[in-house]
Amino acid sequence: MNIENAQVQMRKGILEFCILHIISRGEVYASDMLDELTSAKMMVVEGTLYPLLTRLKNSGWLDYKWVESSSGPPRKYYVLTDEGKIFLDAMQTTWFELADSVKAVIHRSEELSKSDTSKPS
Amino acid sequence: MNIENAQVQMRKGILEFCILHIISRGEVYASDMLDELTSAKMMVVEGTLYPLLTRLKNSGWLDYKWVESSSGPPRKYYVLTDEGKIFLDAMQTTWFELADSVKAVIHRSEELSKSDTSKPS
DNA sequence: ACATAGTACCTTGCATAGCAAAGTACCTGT
DNA sequence: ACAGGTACTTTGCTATGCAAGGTACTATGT
Repeated sequence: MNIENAQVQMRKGILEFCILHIISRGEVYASDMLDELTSAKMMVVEGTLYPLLTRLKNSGWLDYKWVESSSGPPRKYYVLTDEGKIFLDAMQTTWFELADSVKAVIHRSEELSKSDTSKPS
Repeated sequence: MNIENAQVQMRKGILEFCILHIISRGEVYASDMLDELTSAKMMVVEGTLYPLLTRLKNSGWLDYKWVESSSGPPRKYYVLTDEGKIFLDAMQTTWFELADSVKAVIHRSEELSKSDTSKPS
C-alpha cells in the first residue's frame, strides 16, 4: 500500500456525494462532471464515473435524457429524481457528521500531544 | 444500493486516517480504538479493524508489541513508525484538501441555486 | 466517398477492501 | 475442569475503483 492508494481510498464514497451535488444544480452530462471534479482536484476518470452514474440511475436517484449535440455524438443529460434529492440530503448529513467525527479525532490528538500520556512500556 | 451502504462507502479510507491519528497519540490496542471510534460515531467492527491494522503493519507504518493484561489474554499495543508519521502527515494534508474540494462543490451548488440556470430542455 | 480526428459513452478484467460470521486462544473465578 | 469474558484471526462474499480497450456519432479535409 502506498500514499497514492490511500488517497484514492479516501476519495471513495465522497465522489458519489459530489456527483449528486453537481447534478442537483441542473442538467449536466458526464464530461461536464469530469471537468468540474477535476477543477475541484478530485481526480476522477471515465472508468469510475460511468459505472457510478449507471449505479445511481439503477438505484432510482438519477434519470437522464438524450440530447443532440451540435458537435459530436449525443449526450446523456442527468437530473436528480425526487428520491435522489432525499438521498442527497441524507448524504450531506452523513458528510457533515463524518467531518465532525474526524475533527473530533484530530482535535483529541492535538490536546493530548501537549501533555503526552503514553500508556504501558 | 441504499443509504446505509453509501454511508459505509463514505467512511472508507477515512477510517485509516483516523486510526493512524489515534495511534499517533500513544500506544493503544484494538479495543481502545474501537471504543474511541464508536464514541466518535464512526461505527467500525472487528472484521474491518483487524485486517486494516495488519495491512498498516505490513506497509511498515505501524509496529506493535505484546503486552500482558491483568485480566484476559495479552494485547497488541500499536505504535507509529517513523515512516508511519510521515504517512500520517500526508494523509492529513489529503484530508484537508478533500474537505476543501467538497466544500467547493457544495458551495457552488448553493450559489447557483439562488439564480437557477438549468441548461438544455 | 473516404479517411481522420474529436467527442461521448460503455465494457471487461483485475485488485483492493469492508464486513458478517465463525474460529482460536488466553485468563479468571467457581 | 468448565463457563464466561476478552482479544486477536480467518474465511467467504460483495462492492467498487480503475486501466485499457471498444463502439458510435459528427465534422472536416481531400
